[in-house]
Amino acid sequence: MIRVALRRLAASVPPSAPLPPAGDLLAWYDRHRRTLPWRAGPRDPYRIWLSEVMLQQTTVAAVAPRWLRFLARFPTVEALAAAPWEDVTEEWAGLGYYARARNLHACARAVVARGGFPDTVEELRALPGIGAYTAAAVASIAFGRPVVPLDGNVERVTARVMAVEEPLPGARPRLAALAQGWMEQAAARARPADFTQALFDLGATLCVPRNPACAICPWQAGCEGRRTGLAPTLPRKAPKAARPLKRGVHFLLSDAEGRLLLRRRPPNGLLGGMLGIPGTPWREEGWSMEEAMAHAPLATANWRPLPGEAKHGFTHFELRMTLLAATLPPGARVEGDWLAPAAAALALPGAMLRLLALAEAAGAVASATA
DNA sequence: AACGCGGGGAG
DNA sequence: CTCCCAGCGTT
Repeated sequence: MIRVALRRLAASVPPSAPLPPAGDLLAWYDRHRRTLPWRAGPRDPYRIWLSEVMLQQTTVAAVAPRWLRFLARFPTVEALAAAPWEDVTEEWAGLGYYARARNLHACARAVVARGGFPDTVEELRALPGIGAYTAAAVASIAFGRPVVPLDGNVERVTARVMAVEEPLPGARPRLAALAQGWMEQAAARARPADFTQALFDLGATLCVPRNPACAICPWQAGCEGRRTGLAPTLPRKAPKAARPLKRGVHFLLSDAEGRLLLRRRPPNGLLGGMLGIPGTPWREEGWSMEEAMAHAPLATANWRPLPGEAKHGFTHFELRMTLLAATLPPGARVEGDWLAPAAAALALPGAMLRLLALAEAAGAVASATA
């Protein structure tokens, strides 16, 4: 019990440098705040919530026109809840992260069912598509609750102002606690919605990721990052794990008309459901020829290795593939889709196109791009 | 704690 | 090219 209390105390120990005054940022905000569509008009939780969901990992420039269009089509949460799912997908198309649209629709229906938006962080957090960030953002901006949402902007501003050198994502709880400290100041408590948006605007216009405009920042005097010269290098991020190198062997089978054998990949996982050139699985250990041949679409054919390797980078590993080519023996039948090289070039994902390019370079297939 | 999930813009 | 964007849900 005491141990837990002490740990809590340690976590809330004030930083060595004091937080700069929230009032200074608010004064700057009053002069320099961005004019954004969702800041005009009534402070309607529906409009705020919609903007926050659209803005998840999406830039203001991309969201603004889409927010206006969405609102024109679904003016209220009731209208959105009553709309068929097809209409929502149509309106969301092109915005990316389509799970957001699904959760948006479900959330609208939940909100209507309960008779309106809840006004506390905890209840907002329980709704579909609303996480810690969005719950705090809606609570503060739409309902004036004194809570600071921790987004990329607030992380960056706080890490710099307080010179937090601990890397993300580990530093997140510390940054959240520090940023919330501003909201405890009287000036911020008097204007929670404005203070939250002031942090966003500072991060988006001056305290930007590269080349921050410290010289004109309202908090420059109290900024530890500026004083120490660390500001432009913060926040730090945990180094990404080195991408392992994986290898695979693929088999390019051509028929008499020069068409290529492709096969549909399993529906889930990497390149799920896409067409592919048959081959071995991709693994870190290399493949012996005998081992690889067990994955050939046809065991008895004039398989010959093509010179060179095809390389492709995925998020989590680097891939190098070698290619064997053969022609379909007369009378043989093989399961799969036969496509002309030009058609294959349009249907294949990038990794497979590298193989196709390798085959073209070796003269093993007709040019697919000519 | 680590991933997958889209698409676009800046440097 | 890489990084970043008013992150969330799943494993």
